[in-house]
Amino acid sequence: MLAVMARAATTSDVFNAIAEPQRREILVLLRAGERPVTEVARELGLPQPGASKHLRVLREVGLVRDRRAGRQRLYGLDARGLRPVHEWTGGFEQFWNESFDRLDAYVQELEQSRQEEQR
Amino acid sequence: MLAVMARAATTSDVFNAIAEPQRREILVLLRAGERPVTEVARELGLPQPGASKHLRVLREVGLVRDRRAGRQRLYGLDARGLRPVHEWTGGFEQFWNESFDRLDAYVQELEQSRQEEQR
DNA sequence: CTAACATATACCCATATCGGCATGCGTCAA
DNA sequence: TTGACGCATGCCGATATGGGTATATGTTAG
Repeated sequence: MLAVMARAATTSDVFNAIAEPQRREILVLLRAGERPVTEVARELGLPQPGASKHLRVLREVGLVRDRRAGRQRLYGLDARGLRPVHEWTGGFEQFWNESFDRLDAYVQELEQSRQEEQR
Repeated sequence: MLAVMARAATTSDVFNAIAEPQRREILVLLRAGERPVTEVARELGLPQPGASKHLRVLREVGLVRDRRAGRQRLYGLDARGLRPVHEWTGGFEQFWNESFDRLDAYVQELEQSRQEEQR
């Protein structure tokens, strides 16, 4: 396979998995507890196949776990995979405070150069 | 425009912007300070147009800021946009601890049902 | 055994996305 | 003013993606 990968597979990366708004909604929903696909679909106003597909992606990256219960399949949260994301973003914490200052300075620079232009 | 949006535009969402590994690398790199495009490209082993494109996406979601300096264009980090991501994932913090327990229980369940099958 | 139910898949479409290459454009130096 | 430099864009190709609809698969109830 000399496949020229056009982009990273969504299915192999948590960052990609949570890039989808509906998948994030699903994760939030599942914080309240396990749910069968139909419930997820109903509560989020999704068509059932859509819900299944998103759940599959989430399952493949390990953010969700499924358990058979009769003829239902209960999906439950496994949030451990979110930890790396939290930590990665956390690595910028000192910067988003600092950024305010820098931005202020930046805005002032702009302001200043704008005034200079007007002279 | 009856455009049937196939997926959320990468350019309008921080979650999507950081879904790209190389863009994450760029952000990390920029923690060390402002850099011109060429530098970013060189340090990450990217072709210049590629670097420019990624930087553009990052700029459009506000994670990066650019400043002209002579014939160079310096890109600098503006990490504030990462805060929501950090907070969103933080909303699962209690779960990724709890998850260990649940997973243990789950694994045991599996173990048990497997044994029952073998009888 | 069979019908009803719960889910997952297979397809198809439209579009988004990334990478590579060539080229346009603005800025500075000589 | 002109050439070199730094960067952005345009275009193309291959592929991934999300949504919709129909259908296959598996499970339980009767």
